Amino acid sequence: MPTIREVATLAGVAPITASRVINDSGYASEDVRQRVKQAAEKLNYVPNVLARSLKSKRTHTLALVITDITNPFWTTVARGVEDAASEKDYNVIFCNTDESAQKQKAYLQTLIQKQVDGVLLVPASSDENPIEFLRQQNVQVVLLDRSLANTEVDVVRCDSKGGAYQLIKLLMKLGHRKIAILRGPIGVSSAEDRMAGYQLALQETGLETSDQLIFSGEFSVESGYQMTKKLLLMSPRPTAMFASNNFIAIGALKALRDAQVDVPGEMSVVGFDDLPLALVVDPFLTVADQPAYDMGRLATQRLLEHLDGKTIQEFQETILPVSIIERKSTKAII
Amino acid sequence: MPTIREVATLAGVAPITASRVINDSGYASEDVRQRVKQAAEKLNYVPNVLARSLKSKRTHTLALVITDITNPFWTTVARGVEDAASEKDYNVIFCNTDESAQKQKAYLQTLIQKQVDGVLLVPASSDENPIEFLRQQNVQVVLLDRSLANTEVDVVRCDSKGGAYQLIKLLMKLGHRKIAILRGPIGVSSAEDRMAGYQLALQETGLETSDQLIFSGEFSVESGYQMTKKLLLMSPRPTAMFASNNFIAIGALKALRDAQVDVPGEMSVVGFDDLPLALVVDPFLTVADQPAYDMGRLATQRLLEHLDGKTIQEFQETILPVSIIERKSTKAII
DNA sequence: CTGTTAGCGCGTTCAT
DNA sequence: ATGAACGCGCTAACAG
Repeated sequence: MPTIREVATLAGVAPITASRVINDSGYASEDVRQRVKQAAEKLNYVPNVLARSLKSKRTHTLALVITDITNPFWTTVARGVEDAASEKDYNVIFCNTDESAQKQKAYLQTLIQKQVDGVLLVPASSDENPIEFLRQQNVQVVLLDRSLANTEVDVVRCDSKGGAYQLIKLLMKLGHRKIAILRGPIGVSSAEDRMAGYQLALQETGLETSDQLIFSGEFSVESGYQMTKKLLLMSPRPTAMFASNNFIAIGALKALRDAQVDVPGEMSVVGFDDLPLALVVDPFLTVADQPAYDMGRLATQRLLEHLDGKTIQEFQETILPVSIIERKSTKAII
Repeated sequence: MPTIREVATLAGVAPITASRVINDSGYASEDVRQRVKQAAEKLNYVPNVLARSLKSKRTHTLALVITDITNPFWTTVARGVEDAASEKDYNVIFCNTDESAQKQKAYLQTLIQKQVDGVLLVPASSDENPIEFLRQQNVQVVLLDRSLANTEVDVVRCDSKGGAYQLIKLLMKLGHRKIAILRGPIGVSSAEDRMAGYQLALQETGLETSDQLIFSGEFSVESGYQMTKKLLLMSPRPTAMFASNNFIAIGALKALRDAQVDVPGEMSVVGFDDLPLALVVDPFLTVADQPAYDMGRLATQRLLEHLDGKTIQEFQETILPVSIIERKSTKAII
């Protein structure tokens, strides 16, 4: 791997001159320009940006710290992030925390050491505050999907409360009165917001929000399955249920199928997060669909603005609207 | 962001001594050890690995260059890669080429500049040879999923030919004789291999392999949809079809549903690549399932072996077996 | 227009 | 057991 010094020697100039030609900075005679370019070509010269970064303090690398790339929601977000980053010549390191605060801490530590310019973070549920940690090291952060209590920081997320509210309203309009919720982890803002939307809709109608109708679990298929099994033991059963993320919804539908409960005949089901159309032959579930791709893009653009010092407002919470898509998993009560 | 020099000053020692304590290399008295550690703690010192990399020529960063993270097959591969990398304290930059040779070239260029230690590459269909380009710059490569003609390089891929062969054999055992293939892009080895498996199975049975039964397209939902629409114009129609990747299969099933062709009643369908169980409530399609996660893991481990100089054999092609999962999209001919 | 000097932060080499 | 000097590859700042 040749260095700029070797290129310079071959071209018969000083290293800095070669640098100027290669980076198109500063003056250089046409003659020198040609010689340097030829030398670089001949040696297959590739600049070592590490050395440059050491001076410039910029690596043009971002990090995306999510819970699990395997969830199509995050996959889509990731694609939005990578596209937006790549347009501005940034690369993205991706990390899966699996909701573990320890993993998150370890990743952030490494990322700081690697001098990433900024981090897009889906904070793992925990009491620790990762923001201060990053700020101390001058690493910019934008939160994705979830906000963090008592923390001033940019957030790009969707309207979880509003989405949940609308879904429950829709169920009520269909005549449902006994509506269960399969909620996500305690302490995760998106899960809390969906819960709040659920409660608001019920309260507005003067319905009691029984604790029996609230099931707590993880954002996972297995958890959705287990919660639904418990729910099905109730008597009388709820006539409708709200799965507060895509994996929970899939677990729920599996449990319902296994128990031979007809959807929507015996149970109406609504979910949060749509599955990408590319993955489903015949979309069935009524959902609140989040603009995952745009979320990734916007958050990245916001982060890059910070890096360019273009930010006008210090901290900003961007809340993206959610679309209710009514399909075949909901039915009016007779 | 404090440097090691500041830590040293605060501890009242020379930078190199602080370095020794922090990296646990070389001697240091217990007294000095304590003082340095306290100073580092107090200043929230985080080593700048860029500077270290500049000397060591190792960044502990890999790159994953795939076509599209949005395809659950690649998502799963990516997760395998990240897990394996993370275990050995490597980070992963991910890149989407969308099968574009240009994007691929641009990414590789940047990755080389960033001095990544190695690249996991799904070569975009093209005549260019990216391997030599990387080798010139001393960047290790392992190919994923696809091999490259006339190129000596490590490859970790699945048994596409064998999988296709088995799927077609299965269809023939069910009595099908007129079997169409929706093949992937020309020049992509996995697509070619599946095509070869298809042809082998037909030839073995002495069936003619009519060109009319071969449809060429991209690995996309839209392409699968279009090919199927064409296929359905045939008269008499094939009784079975083979979709050579997951997206093509989904497009095909959508087209069949839109044309109200019952599967498997009027058409048996087999596909390559399963959808993760977490994404499907009621698995329906008969497929050849590739161990995507393991593929990612293995390829990464192989790459890391190269980096550690532990590699015994120079070049190695690892071919992972595929599992045929028979479900409800296939039916015997009466 | 071109070159010299110096330093980014760290760790290897050699000395003390 | 500790430190000084030097260089990794590149590019500002300052000559000339």
